[in-house]
Amino acid sequence: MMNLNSRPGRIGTPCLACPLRMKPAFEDKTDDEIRFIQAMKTDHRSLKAGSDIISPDQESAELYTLFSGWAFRYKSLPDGRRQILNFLLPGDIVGLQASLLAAAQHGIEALTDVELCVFPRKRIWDLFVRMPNLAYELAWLGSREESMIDDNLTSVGQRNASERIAALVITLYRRADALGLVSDSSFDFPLSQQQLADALGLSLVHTSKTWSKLRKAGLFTISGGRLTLLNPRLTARMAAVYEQSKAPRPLI
Amino acid sequence: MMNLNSRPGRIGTPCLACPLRMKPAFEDKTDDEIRFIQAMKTDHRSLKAGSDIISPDQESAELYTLFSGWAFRYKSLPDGRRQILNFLLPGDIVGLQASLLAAAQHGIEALTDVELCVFPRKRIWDLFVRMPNLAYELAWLGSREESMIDDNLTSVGQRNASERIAALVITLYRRADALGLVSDSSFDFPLSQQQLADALGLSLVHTSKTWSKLRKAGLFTISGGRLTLLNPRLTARMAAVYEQSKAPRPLI
DNA sequence: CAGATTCAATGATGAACCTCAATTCGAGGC
DNA sequence: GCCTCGAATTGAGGTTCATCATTGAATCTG
Repeated sequence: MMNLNSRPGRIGTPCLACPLRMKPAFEDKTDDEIRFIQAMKTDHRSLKAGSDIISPDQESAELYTLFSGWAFRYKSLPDGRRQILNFLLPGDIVGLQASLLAAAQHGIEALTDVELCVFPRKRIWDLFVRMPNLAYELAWLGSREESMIDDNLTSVGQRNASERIAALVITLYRRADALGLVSDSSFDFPLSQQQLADALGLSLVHTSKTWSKLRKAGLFTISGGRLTLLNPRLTARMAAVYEQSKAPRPLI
Repeated sequence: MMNLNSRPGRIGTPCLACPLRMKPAFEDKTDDEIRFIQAMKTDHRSLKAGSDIISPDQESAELYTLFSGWAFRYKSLPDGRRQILNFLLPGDIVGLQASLLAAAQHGIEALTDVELCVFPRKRIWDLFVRMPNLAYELAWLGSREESMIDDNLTSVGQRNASERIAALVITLYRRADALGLVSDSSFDFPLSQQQLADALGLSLVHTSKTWSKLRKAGLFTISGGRLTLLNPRLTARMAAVYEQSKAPRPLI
């Protein structure tokens, strides 16, 4: 029997009907802008969890938007130590730094199975010439990412193990919430403890111990890859994390 | 007697004759571009060491280029802990993130006496509309800054105290070198140990002890606020830091 | 030059975190 | 149902780093 599946074609859902775009987390765009984005998008790509989206030192990387799934940026030292720099959720821009600079200074890996909207590097210049508003928003998104890394650096540099975990969990919770991925205070949480450790700058063992300490203290529970945050207020206070802006952001 | 000093007027040296721009660290620009930058610059401001260039939570911050001196970006937790995110040297863009986002998520402080070229926030949009090449370079500079913070996060998350110090010293050395500020392997090094500690995510005491351990080990000497790097190769190896790109970068 | 102030250096002690090692748990595969 | 394999948990012991406290050096002030 022929497989008449509902899977969209080479470039996926038309951008005008993009389900992400409907979410309140994202700004409205003019039809003109969306048509430009649609024309710029050359592919809709699916990757398995664990695959490289951008490999370290890759030259002339392409630009993506994460359509579904989670990913992370990371940086490795020659002896194998690895720091996870930040996590990427649906709607986030992927590879902006790598596509603007001559060569990627980091890797980007799919944390879960992901779908990506592909924008070839060459057309970025076009966007700057023809769509200054989109160019501005691209720069804005870059600054937003920098701001999130600032937070992570502050966390890793200043907070102890418990605070770091609390800060990471509450931040991811809020980001998932903004995307409508939270229900009954719980959301999909696909990180392994090794990945947690690499993001927090802690050893695997110490991460595991602190993680279960916080679970036993009643901060959150986890089962079936889903995390339920039992006391968001407490978690936020423990991490000394401020409310973050809920204003809609650009989606490109 | 009237003070006929040689200090330039309200907007300082004309951008076409900017001494920074002459340095090999920076790309050549067309006269057109430089004239646009000149027109966009509304002030040339001098600040004393220790003053705030952008204060935490400041709204609608202006955009600057650091003309002379050093500065740093930092982020504080409510209880007073502070993380220095990165250092700014002459030619670096100052406040891009703060001027693109609605409110600054960090503070920027003058580490030494500084001079700044002031570009009002309002004209940034103008730049995106009329000068796509400059807009692209602005985004490029933002990505470069992000890349430097990535490095710092990796350092704080993965390296031990000695490695962190080595990485910071070698990185600052190379950046100073690119600006022609190094002679006989030595350069001005205006950081206090408290600032070092805040940048490295270490306590003041441990920073002091590790710092003198590395001096005694013959990595570098310091006197009169000037640091001499005795063994750049060894320092780079200890930090496991790669060569970084020496390609010229945009100056705006 | 005495007094105040800031920054750097260093010893003592304890807590936080790391490494090594062993064990348990859970999800396939057959 | 049993085996395998990766991920998570837990204990023991060691190291790094933080905190507290004191002193010395350098700079400023009146």
